[in-house]
Amino acid sequence: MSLVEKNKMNGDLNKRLTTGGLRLTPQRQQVYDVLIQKRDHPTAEEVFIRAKQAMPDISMATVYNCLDALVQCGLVRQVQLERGATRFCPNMEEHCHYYCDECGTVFDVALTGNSAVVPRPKGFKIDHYEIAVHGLCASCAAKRKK
Amino acid sequence: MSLVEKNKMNGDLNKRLTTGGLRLTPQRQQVYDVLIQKRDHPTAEEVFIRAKQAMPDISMATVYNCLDALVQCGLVRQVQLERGATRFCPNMEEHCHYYCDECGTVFDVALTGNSAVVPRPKGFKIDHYEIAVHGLCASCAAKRKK
DNA sequence: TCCTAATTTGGAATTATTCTAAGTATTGAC
DNA sequence: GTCAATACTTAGAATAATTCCAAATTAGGA
Repeated sequence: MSLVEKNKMNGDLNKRLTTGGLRLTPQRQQVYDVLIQKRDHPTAEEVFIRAKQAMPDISMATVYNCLDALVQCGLVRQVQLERGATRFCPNMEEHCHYYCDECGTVFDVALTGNSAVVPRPKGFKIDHYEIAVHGLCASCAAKRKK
Repeated sequence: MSLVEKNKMNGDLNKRLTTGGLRLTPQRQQVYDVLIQKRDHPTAEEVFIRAKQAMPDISMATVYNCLDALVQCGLVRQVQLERGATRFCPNMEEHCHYYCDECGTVFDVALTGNSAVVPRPKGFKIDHYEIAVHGLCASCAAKRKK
């Protein structure tokens, strides 16, 4: 990412956070950077490990706090694909998650115009929705056939 | 449920399980009954508590084993809506889950013909998908307005 | 009936997440 | 810039959810 882009991103980050009474701290920036740099839907644990490389004193509690803050202000989404650890995804476009039940890989697929319209039950105020598609990724499906 | 229906259900249960080398045991039947009797998307813990009423000696490990067996043979689906406990749902029709972020209520809405078509990325072999809609239920949304 | 494999059990172990209390940093008012 | 108020970070303890384990039991097929 260019410096210009990065500065713009930080401005956005700051604006988003402060609107909700939250603050932009070096740790939150770092956690967000980690998510942006490698969009492989890491768990909190993985974010922690990656963030420590640049910021060795960051703690697990802070990673959770940062992730929660980012989720709260709409910069990151929380993704629950299996029993166990929650994953985090900085892609805020409408998309669904494809999860390989064999190897655990996750990837995003954008939702285009006519796909995936969820019903709008009366009275329910929709905030957002998550679509998780389970199955076998191309590579694991190929292996199975052998 | 009538006795006839129940017997039919058990036959189905048995067939489904045995096809995958699994067995129909009293515990699995009990766990399945619990799910059918109150379809409020209970957690494993809640299933455990309810199952104990009819079968006091059932253990938590068995509840997990039963739930996993039922999920594996396609009679129950696992639902991940938030951080924390997994929920279980015996409704195998295509539907999505509406989750109230305020009070935690969950309800199903059937997917009708034109709604929710997920993309089919090349090579990925889809097994099933889960749609979780987050927001405020009618009652909580109304309270908020006040 | 006998054998084999699947299942159940209680408890220990592990993993994921939350809580707590004390110190530190940031913000806005003056 | 100083000060008070509030938000944030930290390490570690505590809790919650799930998995693992080894021994005893049960179910299904020959």
